[in-house]
Amino acid sequence: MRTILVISCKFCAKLSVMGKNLTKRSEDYSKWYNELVVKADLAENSGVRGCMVIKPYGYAIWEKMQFQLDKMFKETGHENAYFPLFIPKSYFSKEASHVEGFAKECAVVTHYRLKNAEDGSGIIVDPDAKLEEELIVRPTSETIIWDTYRKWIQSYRDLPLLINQWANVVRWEMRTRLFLRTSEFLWQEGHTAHATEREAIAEAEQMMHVYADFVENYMGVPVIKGTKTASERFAGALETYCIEALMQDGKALQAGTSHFLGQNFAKAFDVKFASKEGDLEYVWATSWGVSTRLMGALVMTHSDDNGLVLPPKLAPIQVVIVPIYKGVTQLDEISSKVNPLVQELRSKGITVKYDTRDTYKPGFKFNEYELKGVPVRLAIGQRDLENDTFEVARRDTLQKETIDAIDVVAHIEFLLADIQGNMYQKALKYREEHITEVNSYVEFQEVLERKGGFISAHWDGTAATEERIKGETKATIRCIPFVPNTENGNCMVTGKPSVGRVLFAKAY
RNA sequence: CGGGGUGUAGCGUAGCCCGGUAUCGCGCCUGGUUUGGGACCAGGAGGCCGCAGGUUCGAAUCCUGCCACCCCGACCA
Repeated sequence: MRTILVISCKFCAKLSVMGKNLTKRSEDYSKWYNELVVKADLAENSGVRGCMVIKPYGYAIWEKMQFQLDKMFKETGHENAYFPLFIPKSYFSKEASHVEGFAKECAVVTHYRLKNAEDGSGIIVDPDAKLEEELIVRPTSETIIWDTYRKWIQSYRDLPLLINQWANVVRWEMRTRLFLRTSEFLWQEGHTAHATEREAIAEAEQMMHVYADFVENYMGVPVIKGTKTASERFAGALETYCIEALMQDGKALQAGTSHFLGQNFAKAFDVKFASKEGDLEYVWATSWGVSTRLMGALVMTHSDDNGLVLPPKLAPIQVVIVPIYKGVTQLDEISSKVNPLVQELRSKGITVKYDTRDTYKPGFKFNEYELKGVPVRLAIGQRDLENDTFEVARRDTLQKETIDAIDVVAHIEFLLADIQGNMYQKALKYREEHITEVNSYVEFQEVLERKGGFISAHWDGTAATEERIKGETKATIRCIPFVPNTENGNCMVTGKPSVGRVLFAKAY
């Protein structure tokens, strides 16, 4: 937490130079985070109950994420489809534990028409246009998808059915925060049907690994793979696999989940298939999803005093070139050198912006692109023209150096790869330093209070103990690590035997 | 839904206790000088002070109701 206070104070002081007197907000990391999201031009509050406007720069990052994830889904045999936004209430209530998990947070459509009020007071909902059956705005699509799958699946030859959908969903959460928990959010949800339990479990596990691969290698955010405890499981799942990331303020963030749903939904929606042996059996199901919450993870993992830091693989602008000049003649001179470079970089698939705006000074641009997290920045002025050089700055370390023009393309390629790797290593180091093993409840509470991060401890496996710890400390079991940990021990709270350590943390 | 807070120009705010139609900074516009780390000078535009009602000669200010947003809880990807 200490680190964050330094970051936020300095960041806000910087903003106050621009007349944004935000210093009083420096006590609160989450507020700083919200300001950063707004300042870096990613998103802003829309004023519509917990919904956000994702701005072009932020959306460009999301598109890059989508593109890569979609590619990975297809490489693992999945296809995209689209299902309705509205789900009839009756569908929704077929799976008991599912409805219990979501009922409290649903937006419900009850009418289909508006009209002018007779007293002239404006537009009102037409009471005559009441729907016979209410429609639920999907909080997730299991129900409508399984209702559809029933019609699609008859034989073992129709299996496995491996489908993904890119969509928006609505969850009427009490409290919202940009990217992390908005009322409406964008996500993908995969829904698969399998002939056997084993195959479904393998699918759920595979998708957890796909997510981890993406988050670590593209976002540069290290994650811990594991399973959820029964109380943290998805409503209706038999097993929830998760990837957990650690933010710079010591709080954990669930970055993606993959669920083994057993035959719960198949039974609720009567999805049966004829097996090779001629028996009529229920299919086995999985679902898995990641959302725009990943954008929050990106911001909160890598940002520093100067703003956003984006991994090259997801940065909408990978290289920005800032000319330093006086007058049109000098700009032309610079452009004649920069334009071929831009072409060459683009031909290598690198996204370049050559910022020739003469309405802002170079210093302003430097700060602007740092705030936006552009990985590599080139500057070129008279001095460089004379020496045939470029000034190259990297966003992750803020280092600057002067490079001979002839080496600049190779150097940029090196930097993009190096920054990607360095960001991951830096986040990994922080994460490793913030996994603390404890052996007593007193120690647990002390570490949680003073240091934060993940705490590895023995737990007796009961929901009662889990609940007690949550009630007393606000920490929850983030995951039971996937890497086998069979060290025997005793629960730090009850002293009962434990077969392995689990990871606790305060979470978003 | 419980507790707390805030709504004043595009953004951030002063004024409110103690009523007299609004302060400052940033941003924006014009002109000039500038341009290697958020430029400077001069001039200018922009406000139903969240909404509705009440008290008053007069309301940003006092009273009532409503709405929105933020923070903390409960809930959650």
